[in-house]
Amino acid sequence: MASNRASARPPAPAGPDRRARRRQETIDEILGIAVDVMSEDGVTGLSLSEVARRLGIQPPSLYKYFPSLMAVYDELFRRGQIEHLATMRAAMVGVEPGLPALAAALDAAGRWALANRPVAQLMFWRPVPSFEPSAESFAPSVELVALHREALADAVAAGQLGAAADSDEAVWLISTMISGVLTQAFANEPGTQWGQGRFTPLFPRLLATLPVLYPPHR
Amino acid sequence: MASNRASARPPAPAGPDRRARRRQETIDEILGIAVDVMSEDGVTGLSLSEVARRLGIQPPSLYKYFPSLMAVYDELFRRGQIEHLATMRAAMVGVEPGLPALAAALDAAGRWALANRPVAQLMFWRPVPSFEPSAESFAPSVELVALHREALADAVAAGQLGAAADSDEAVWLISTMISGVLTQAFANEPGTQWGQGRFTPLFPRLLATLPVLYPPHR
DNA sequence: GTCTATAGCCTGATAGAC
DNA sequence: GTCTATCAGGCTATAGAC
Repeated sequence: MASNRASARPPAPAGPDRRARRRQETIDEILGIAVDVMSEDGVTGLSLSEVARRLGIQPPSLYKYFPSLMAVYDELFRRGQIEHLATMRAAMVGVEPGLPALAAALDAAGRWALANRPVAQLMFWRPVPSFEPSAESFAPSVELVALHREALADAVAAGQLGAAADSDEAVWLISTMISGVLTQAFANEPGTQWGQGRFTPLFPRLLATLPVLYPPHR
Repeated sequence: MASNRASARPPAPAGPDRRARRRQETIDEILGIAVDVMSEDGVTGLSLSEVARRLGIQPPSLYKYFPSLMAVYDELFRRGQIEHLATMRAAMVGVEPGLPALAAALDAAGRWALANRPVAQLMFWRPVPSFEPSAESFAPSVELVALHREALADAVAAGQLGAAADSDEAVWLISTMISGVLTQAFANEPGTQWGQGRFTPLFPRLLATLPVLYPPHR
């Protein structure tokens, strides 16, 4: 290992790294507070002034981190998409491909949505008409569809579902099921956990109708 | 028929009636504009100032008709509930009781929701955290549940569904199905008609799984 | 029932000093 | 990267004249 002078201590200035890390922490803090505000005042109730107030800084300072309110929404949307997708993927690891993996992924998605209500609403309910996610932030949703399609194809290959289930239509159907459950839970039972309340326990039963909607050959 | 002087012309002042009718027209006009504003700016984007602007009056004048913004929300909610319920009832008239009547009612409910998007969102999605409907405005929703229960009981009696379908749980399941379809349509395909787009055609197929979820004895 | 005037908030965003 | 000061609005709601 070649080493120059003072190889024992970290690379010379070390300032930029620290500064960048501190900046990232502040950004994370802003987004965390933004989620809190949305939880209390609704997704459309987010205001930069309120975030600044809770962070103990003046509103103009926020503009060093985000160029606008919509940029905050967009970053929340972007991170939400990534996290949501990663959560589903992680839930499928080691689970039998096909319907079991699909069920595990959707179960995880439901838990994630309940645990991240305002972000999920921002992502899938679109309550802010003036907010349009950027192409980059929207990108993971394409992968989400692909994930569903793969699981459905596996289920067809395994003889769990009929060939018609390997389709975009089946993806729409599944997303309709989960959004129905979540909509009802959000509107009528805010604060419930997945598996609790009147609505979330209905999801597995809805999902169990898939082999009826797409009957395998035998 | 006893008649006093001048019995040929309508009852003496006749002013109060006209005035009351004119007042009702103004109220209806205000509510109509409120719906327009919500359609464009979201349910939470409703503002009395904007309504006044479109009506061509000054904002303070609105307070002669509604004591507050929340009172406008509440009246929209109240009328929405009544109209929604009446629409479903009307759709059931002359239809075979049981599943066919239920399907007709839900079909009408879906059409109504798409044609009255912002009001439906106000009623069933609860996007305004600071708005709580008054007990009176909320009342029709009790009748709505009763309507569902009756249709389900008829379906059980007719042997179309198993006994377990005569339950609140089945009502929750049905409402979950329709809210899923509407949520997806509102978020992803604003402006589509019932029966069009990717999501609303899925509803009949979801509903058709009811006999699988609640299988009749034979 | 309409208006003007106004109180008393709130907001997003920018300029420019330090 | 923080601040103060400020712009340029927005809003709900009330008081009080006509």
